[in-house]
Amino acid sequence: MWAEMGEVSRRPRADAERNRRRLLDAAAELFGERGLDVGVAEIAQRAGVGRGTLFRNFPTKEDLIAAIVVDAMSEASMLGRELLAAPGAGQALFTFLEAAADRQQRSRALFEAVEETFLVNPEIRAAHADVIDVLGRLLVRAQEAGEVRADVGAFDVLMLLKGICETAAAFQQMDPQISERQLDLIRAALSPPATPQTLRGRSPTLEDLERAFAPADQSQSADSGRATG
Amino acid sequence: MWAEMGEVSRRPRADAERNRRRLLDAAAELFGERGLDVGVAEIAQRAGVGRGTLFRNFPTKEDLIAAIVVDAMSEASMLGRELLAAPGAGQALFTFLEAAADRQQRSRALFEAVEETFLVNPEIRAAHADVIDVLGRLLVRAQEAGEVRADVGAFDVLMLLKGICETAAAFQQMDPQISERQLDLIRAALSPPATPQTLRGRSPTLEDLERAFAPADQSQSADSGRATG
DNA sequence: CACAAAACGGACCGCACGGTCCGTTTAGTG
DNA sequence: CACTAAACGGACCGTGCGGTCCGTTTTGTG
Repeated sequence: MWAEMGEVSRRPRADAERNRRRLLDAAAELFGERGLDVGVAEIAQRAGVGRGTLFRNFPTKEDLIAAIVVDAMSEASMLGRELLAAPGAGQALFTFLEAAADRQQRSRALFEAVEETFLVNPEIRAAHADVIDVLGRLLVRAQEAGEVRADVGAFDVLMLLKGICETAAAFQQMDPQISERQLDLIRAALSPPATPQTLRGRSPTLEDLERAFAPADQSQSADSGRATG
Repeated sequence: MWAEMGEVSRRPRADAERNRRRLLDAAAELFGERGLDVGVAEIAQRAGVGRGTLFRNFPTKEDLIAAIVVDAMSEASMLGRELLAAPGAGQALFTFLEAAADRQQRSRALFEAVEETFLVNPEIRAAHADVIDVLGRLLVRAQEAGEVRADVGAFDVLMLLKGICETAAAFQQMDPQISERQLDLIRAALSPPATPQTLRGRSPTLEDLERAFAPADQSQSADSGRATG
């Protein structure tokens, strides 16, 4: 795996690999605890390395963020795909959401990162689109089973979830049940309404998001047709 | 009103008053658009004054924030109190929430401010407690009318609302209906459940919040007994 | 064991931001 | 209209952050 074509890039030294791991762990921890604007100094310190080492592994703070965020999002996508095969369409969806809320410290950082670097970083964009895609499938499946109201989209769910992740972060330390409670509220919101009742407007799509974040032009989008339910 | 005891503090000059207004307006606008970390330079520029003028009116950036936040919160409390007298307990509650969501640009800044300066600034704390109080009353009234499920508290609602305000901010520019849609979802979440169904845990109270934000000690709390319904 | 390549880490740089200071302008009064 | 107290605003300062550089230490190989 270390063989690039032409030049041979040797396997990194043992200490290098170890330090890289430590940095990723420390950063994930701190970003989860206090958001994306913890300083690189503190990250390096918690990892037990110097600042220089941090910047050799990740040329930019944003690169470090991206590494963590993409990793966490991939994890989420994989869990989602597993749940797609599990029985109980509605339960699968809520298990997915519960997992996200559990990792709420991490999740908050994800939301932050998406907001800040979404358009800039193609890796994050792709990973994000993947999560949306899987969430959309889980949602559709639950809707077809009649366990979730038919008029919500993936972004609706994501927004509710974001509310949990951001708010619960402040309370989590004192009441670990808080996100479960909020999750129950989401469940209630998504349940098919007893009395007919509709939502105004429509659920945003990935394209909507890109358009909203685009400053002026930005005609081509790498992967089109990945809309939300 | 300009007469302080002892020394006579004269009414401020006309231009001073005008500039103060302009600063407040500009800051409210910018904080709403891009959050609390817009620079003072930009605020002064949009207000059409120099940075020095800003700092004479508000010795600290936090003072400026507090002035805006307290103002907006008082407005909300007043609206809430009016609605408490209006017919239609459930509708009154949702009208209140809709108003908050409408001012979503402003509201987002409020949530941010509470998170950052809650413990530090007594004025913000008081105004915040007032909002919680009014929201709690609106909620109880709606619950007694059977229009809202009995097991939610003011903070539950606030958290859902926060989700709207923060997320919608990104989309608002492209789809102004987005917060209405989310509001409908909140409505669904708060509706009395068709099939019996309970929420895990309990709704946090103001005291919980203070405890959560307190670093270590912090025994006395200025106004006790202002719990949430 | 020796030695070169690679990784280490802290000193250093530039920038941006909150906050201060003071020479200049302006509002208001007799 | 003159004169003073107040308000004005931009030049200036200190701090903290992301990012760079380079002398020192470590790894692992012949």
